Amino acid sequence: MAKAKDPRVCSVARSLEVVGEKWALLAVREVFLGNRRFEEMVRRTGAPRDTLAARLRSLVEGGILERRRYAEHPERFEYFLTGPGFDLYPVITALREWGDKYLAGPDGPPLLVEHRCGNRLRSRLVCEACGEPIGAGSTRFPSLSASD
Amino acid sequence: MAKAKDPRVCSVARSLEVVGEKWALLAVREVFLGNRRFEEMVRRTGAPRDTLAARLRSLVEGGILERRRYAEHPERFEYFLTGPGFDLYPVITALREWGDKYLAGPDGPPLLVEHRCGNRLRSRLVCEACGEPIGAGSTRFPSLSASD
DNA sequence: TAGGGTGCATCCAGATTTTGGACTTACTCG
DNA sequence: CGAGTAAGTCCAAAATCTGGATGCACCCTA
Repeated sequence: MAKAKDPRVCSVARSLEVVGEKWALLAVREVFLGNRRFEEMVRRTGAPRDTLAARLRSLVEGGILERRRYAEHPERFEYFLTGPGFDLYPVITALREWGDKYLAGPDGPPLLVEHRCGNRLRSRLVCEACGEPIGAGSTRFPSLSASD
Repeated sequence: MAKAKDPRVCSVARSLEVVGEKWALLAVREVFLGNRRFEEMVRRTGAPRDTLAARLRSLVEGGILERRRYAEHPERFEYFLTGPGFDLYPVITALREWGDKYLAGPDGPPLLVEHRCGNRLRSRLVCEACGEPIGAGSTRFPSLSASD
């Protein structure tokens, strides 16, 4: 069965439709770091202005960012994280940690992150129910048949 | 200072250079789900063949996947996760959970994931050092100056 | 041994995106 | 007055993505 094209219905795929593009996620990163303005984002992400403008539009449309006017006349805008945008924190953190681990140069991770507790941040994914760590081996997909 | 273009040196950006593309991450997802062959990945991701072929090449080159021959003569290959590839699990999980939360249709999350403990998987990010949850508000960037 | 199916890959041409630089507009500052 | 800033937009060239067709080397079955 399942002969022809049959793309998986999947939350990963859906998420990637909204934030699965380099400049989109880097824009979100900037907002997390406190840079809310277009010019600053261009500078710190390195994105082409057109591309960044398009991404910001679609992030606003997708409900990840909110665009607020902070000046009239020359109309000027800032971007803020919405609730859903805020919840992208684990995605960004996971990507940062992966990069810290596998792509750091000899100088080590380029951006130091410190947890409230005072230690350098290293994160772990745990199950909300039982508190045990989650890894690729500790999860099952009960709805998947063998051919999936 | 920091007048002109000055893209941030950043692990998030570096990670996105390697896996920051929809089809790349969906290919990795398929391998996590146990689908290791090209044809199957085309089918389940919906990616164009050429694009998927290019992504697989770059994932192999980037050390995320390993390409192993499983048949000679008609040479046939399978893709396996390397160590670094395996460590992308938190990235995929974070994306899936975000999608489950914000993009699920009326039927709820399309793919059920169950933790070893028997509960439906909901993950939480905690600090390895102190065990407390990590959120956008609980981390600091000691190396960042005000203008960053 | 012909016919049909599978699996990986490549070629192509057209459509879409991305890119960087120049430009616009309306201020503010010195 | 001239320079600078901010948030874009405009543009044309370059790069990339896309889907369909094609090739190839098997395997299986009748």
